[in-house]
Amino acid sequence: MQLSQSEENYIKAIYALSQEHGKDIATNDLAEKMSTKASSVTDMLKKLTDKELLKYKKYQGCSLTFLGKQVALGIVRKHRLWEVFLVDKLQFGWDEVHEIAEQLEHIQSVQLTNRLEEFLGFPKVDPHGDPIPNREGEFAEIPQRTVLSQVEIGKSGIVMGVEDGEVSFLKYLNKIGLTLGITILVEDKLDFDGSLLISMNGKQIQFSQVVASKISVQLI
Amino acid sequence: MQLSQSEENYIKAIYALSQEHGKDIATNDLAEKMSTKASSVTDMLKKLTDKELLKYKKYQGCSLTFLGKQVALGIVRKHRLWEVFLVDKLQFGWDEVHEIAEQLEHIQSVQLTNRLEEFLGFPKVDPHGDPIPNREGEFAEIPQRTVLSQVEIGKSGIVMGVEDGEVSFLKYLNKIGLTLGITILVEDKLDFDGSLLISMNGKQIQFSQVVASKISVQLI
DNA sequence: TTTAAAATTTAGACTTGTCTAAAATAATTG
DNA sequence: CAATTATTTTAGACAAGTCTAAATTTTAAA
Repeated sequence: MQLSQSEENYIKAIYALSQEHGKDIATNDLAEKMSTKASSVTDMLKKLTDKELLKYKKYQGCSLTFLGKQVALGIVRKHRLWEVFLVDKLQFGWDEVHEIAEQLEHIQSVQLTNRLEEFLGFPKVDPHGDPIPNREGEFAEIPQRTVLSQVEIGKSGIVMGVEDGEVSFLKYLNKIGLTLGITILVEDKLDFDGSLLISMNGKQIQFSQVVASKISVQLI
Repeated sequence: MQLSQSEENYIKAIYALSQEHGKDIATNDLAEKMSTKASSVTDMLKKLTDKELLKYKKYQGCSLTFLGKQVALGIVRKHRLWEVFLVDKLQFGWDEVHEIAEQLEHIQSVQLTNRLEEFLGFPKVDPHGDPIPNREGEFAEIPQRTVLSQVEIGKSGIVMGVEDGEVSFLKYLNKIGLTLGITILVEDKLDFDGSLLISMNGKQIQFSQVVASKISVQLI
């Protein structure tokens, strides 16, 4: 099925929101995610419903069909493979690749995607630690992860993922030297604002609730 | 300047036609190249004129401005670099890359293009022998080439380029074993249909005028 | 449970890029 | 050089994707 870039972006956004919220996605939430107006979303939902990519009941929100999910996974797959290419082969920083990958994810050629995957050595995660679906849209088994903000005081974890998409956040992580694979110890939590006192690489740093919720670790 | 893919394709087509015909490009010629109607072309010419990418006088055809030429060279540069990537790194055949490169050439990121060029080792020509403009839009000095159909009987040449874009033609070249770099001897020409009797790799082959005009060689 | 507020959809309009049909201009030919 | 033909442009329409403003439906509150 031939989809426009706009249609693909809607599918991707619905997929992303489904991962977060589960259940049906509200028109307004989608409008915000897409930086557009609710009325535009409604129009597009009708079109994608006609193409059997999603289920949609007036006023009730929408959710992807199996087909829609496969399409979404195909786009996510391309996005993440290109990010690996940009970082591993072209020496981009992880804070620089999201925008370029947003364009590359719309290139249409299954063969290209598969050969790229092979060229990159079948990576399992992208530079932010997000898993890469295989050709069938399946994710590899990945060890259990915990959001840093949920880690108990006194426990440690290895950083396995950080949220992609916001350049300023990733630049901040660069600045403080946080990379995938380093170990973080949660020394203290401040209940009233949810911020964390952590130590990593020997230094102590304070993370706000917002930052701590964008980092995921594997407990050790 | 932010251009749509459609606008970029027009610029590229005008550039290509200018290389062939020189002088002003006729609306109809452009329409044929773009597989569209003359009226659509007229509309677009007005828009691109407003953007100062081309000069256009009603009924007189159009030609690129300096700015338009720079834009065209930027697109050509990306197209050819991606073709090199696909062939050298992802093992595609030269007959398979044109269509994919048509998509990749619209990816917008100067940094990406420049890093790709570096990753590929600053190639001077694409897999079909077409020269790749540098960051400033300049072509490297390239030895004089002759179209095979113009080579005199008894003379030989090294294949330096073949026309890109038609899959069936490139597949044919694959089949007969013609690659860049091989030597061709023109043994005879048939005046009445312009076809050539040549020998390469020890075998004799007959080339029609059409084929012979799509292969360029460096005389030896 | 009736009403007010919030969310969503519809209606109509605009932009981009395209089309067809008709009008205007240029080129060719007798 | 006048008439026919070919080329090009204009006028009006359409599809995709978006918008604003108005209408509708749902949700929350009194």
